[in-house]
Amino acid sequence: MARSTAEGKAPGKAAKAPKAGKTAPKPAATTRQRGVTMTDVAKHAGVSRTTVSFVLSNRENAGISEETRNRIAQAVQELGYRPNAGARALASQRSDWYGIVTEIVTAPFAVDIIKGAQDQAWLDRRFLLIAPSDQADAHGPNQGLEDAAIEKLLEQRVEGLLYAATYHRGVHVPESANEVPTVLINCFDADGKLPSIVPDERAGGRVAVERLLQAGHRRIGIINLDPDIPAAIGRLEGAREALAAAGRELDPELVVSGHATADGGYAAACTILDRYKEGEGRPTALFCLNDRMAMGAYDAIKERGLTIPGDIAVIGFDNQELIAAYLRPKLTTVALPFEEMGALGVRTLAALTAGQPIAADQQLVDCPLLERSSV
Amino acid sequence: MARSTAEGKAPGKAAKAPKAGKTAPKPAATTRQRGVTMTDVAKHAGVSRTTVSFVLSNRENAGISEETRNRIAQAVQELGYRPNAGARALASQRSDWYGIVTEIVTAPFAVDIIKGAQDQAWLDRRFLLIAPSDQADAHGPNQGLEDAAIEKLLEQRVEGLLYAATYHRGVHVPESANEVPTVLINCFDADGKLPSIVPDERAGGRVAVERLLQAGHRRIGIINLDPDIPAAIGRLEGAREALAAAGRELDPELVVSGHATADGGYAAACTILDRYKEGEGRPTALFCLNDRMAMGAYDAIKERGLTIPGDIAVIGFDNQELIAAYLRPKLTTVALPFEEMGALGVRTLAALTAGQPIAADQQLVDCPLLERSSV
DNA sequence: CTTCGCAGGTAACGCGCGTTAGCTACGAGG
DNA sequence: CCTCGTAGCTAACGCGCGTTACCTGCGAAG
Repeated sequence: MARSTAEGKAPGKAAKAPKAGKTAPKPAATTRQRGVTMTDVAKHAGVSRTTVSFVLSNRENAGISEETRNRIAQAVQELGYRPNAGARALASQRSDWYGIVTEIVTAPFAVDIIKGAQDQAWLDRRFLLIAPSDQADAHGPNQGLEDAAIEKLLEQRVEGLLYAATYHRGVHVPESANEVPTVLINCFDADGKLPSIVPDERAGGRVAVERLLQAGHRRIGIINLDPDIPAAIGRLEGAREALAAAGRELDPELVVSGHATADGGYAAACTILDRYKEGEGRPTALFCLNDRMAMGAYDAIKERGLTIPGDIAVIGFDNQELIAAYLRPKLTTVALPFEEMGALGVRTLAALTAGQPIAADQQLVDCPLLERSSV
Repeated sequence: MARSTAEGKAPGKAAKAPKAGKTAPKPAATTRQRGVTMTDVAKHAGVSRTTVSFVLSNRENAGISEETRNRIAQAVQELGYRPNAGARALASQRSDWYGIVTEIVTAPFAVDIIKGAQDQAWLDRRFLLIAPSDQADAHGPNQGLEDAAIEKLLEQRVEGLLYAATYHRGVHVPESANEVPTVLINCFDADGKLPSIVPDERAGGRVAVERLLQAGHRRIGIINLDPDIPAAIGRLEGAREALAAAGRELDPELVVSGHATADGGYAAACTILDRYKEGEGRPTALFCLNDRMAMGAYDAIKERGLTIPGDIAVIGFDNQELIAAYLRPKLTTVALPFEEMGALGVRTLAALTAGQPIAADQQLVDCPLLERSSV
């Protein structure tokens, strides 16, 4: 290194002419000006920038006269000042931003999670940055998308991370998510200790079957999903509980698994309906573990000249509005509480970032029964 | 509040001894350290911060030796350095962020617009900030939400704004949107000159009816939406054109408007089907102007013991996957190009912010026919 | 020998803001 | 007289980074 320190130039603080008179009116105030800074506001109001900062951030302890506050407010108005979120974040070392990384952007099934989170964040005066992840198993063309998404969010210095899945399952969250508080929504940490928020499938299954029992049905067919996924396990267990509470058992013969589609539901319903004759063991109600399968079941029932709910009652799960509310008759179903989970996710994150304890490592959210016309 | 969150430990800058020699291996490099700055990287690599900046932003003209580049890359790696997006935006006066304000968050019908925009933004290495707006006519409880949303986005210093609607219509965009380039998606500016991107409803209607004609149908019933909305006007006009091209006219008797729901479609289909006897003027095909109505029409047709497409062919519009792909038989329909519109919106915005001219003030996006099994 | 160009850097300023020391009256207490 | 608040401000630093001006060899041209 040559030359002992710079020293040479550095006229330094020279600039910034003293600007004594606060009376200078500076009439050149064009409205709706871009790049209006806090300093402009200060000048316009005839105070220092610090004072403006104090007023804008509602600092209570350091008293500013009411009159000064008003002058500043007016200057803000007249100049159309708008704070620079980036600069604020930089200076204050906090961002008021959360990030949510989710495959829901690419597979918009559980889109209400985003809505719920978004709304809650908005209420908390925080901003939700949404980053897309790739589909489920991450072997698609967008291999690294998920890591990149998290990376991007961290570059924005989000204070917390939400990770949401389209359907209830175990997931592996990339390591980098550990750098900030992270909450899982509609999924759970397959190998770690991240707090998660999932639907209470079991209670949902219970309430569905209870409803059917209450309507007088004694033989209840169950159209099951892939038996290994959390949704199927929980819902079936709930069904079993409801039956047990009524002193009955779940008849394995009445449980048919199928592909989680309308076609799968159609096939499964056909199987069950054709296995018995009316009155001779044929179920009078069908609990379909998701609405798409219920949609198929509708067809199978109608095809056989049976009516809903007259001959066969049907109850679904998921409350996919587009299906449940438009099927004829409208489908009674158990709702997946997407919005509520999203909102709770944000609230949990808020607690975490504030260093407060959270209720539990895994929070269950209730799945309410939505009565329509199929029972 | 104390900051003792999960990662509460975070020994912070503690380490980071001056480290003059570039040979120092610095074994204390804890991975996953927060608050690593560019200066840290520079020290670690034994260069100045400026050099690091040059390397990281790929400055070509100012030559940095390959070896230096590598040392820096390695330092970045070892320290887990992550640029601070906010600081970068502040210094460079550009943000690489777009904002999208949309009611889609609250009414997720056209959610693919977001997906398309998100994907395109990602490709362009830009970040899409999503802000919720209130429902359509803005007389809900969230009155000021929309303005607040735009305000928030501008505080983030987004370089451009996207404004997306759930269904094709005219909208009034708040004034503040004029401060940055703005593009409308799936809607158009009712009173101004903002560029917009909308589906080509007319071509969509044309292709649907052409398909039916090509399949040999001569009497085509049309189940119309509210006749005053852009979608209805365009699609109907397209149908008329297709008929005209085949030397036919649109028979007003065969056009029935109804509520845009499954029930509405059911009622309208009943009206049409019951008005004529088979072979005596009863249409052999139904063009439903949206998929929900097609869903209802299916019921009406099946109820009458008719088959699809054997007795009556059905074609829908919108391609609501949840309906179209799960109806039995699967519904042939015209797709609303949501993703494509979202992507084009981002591309248009990129052009605008770059000062380039855009193709046209109103860009039409094609609505492709999706062949399934109902024709 | 001086001069110039060029490769390979570095010091320092400022982006807009939060925040911490002050600094100036001005009145009360000793 | 001096000290000590307290109300009501202001100067100045630094957040992490992009960027401009400048500096230092060093070999080639003049």
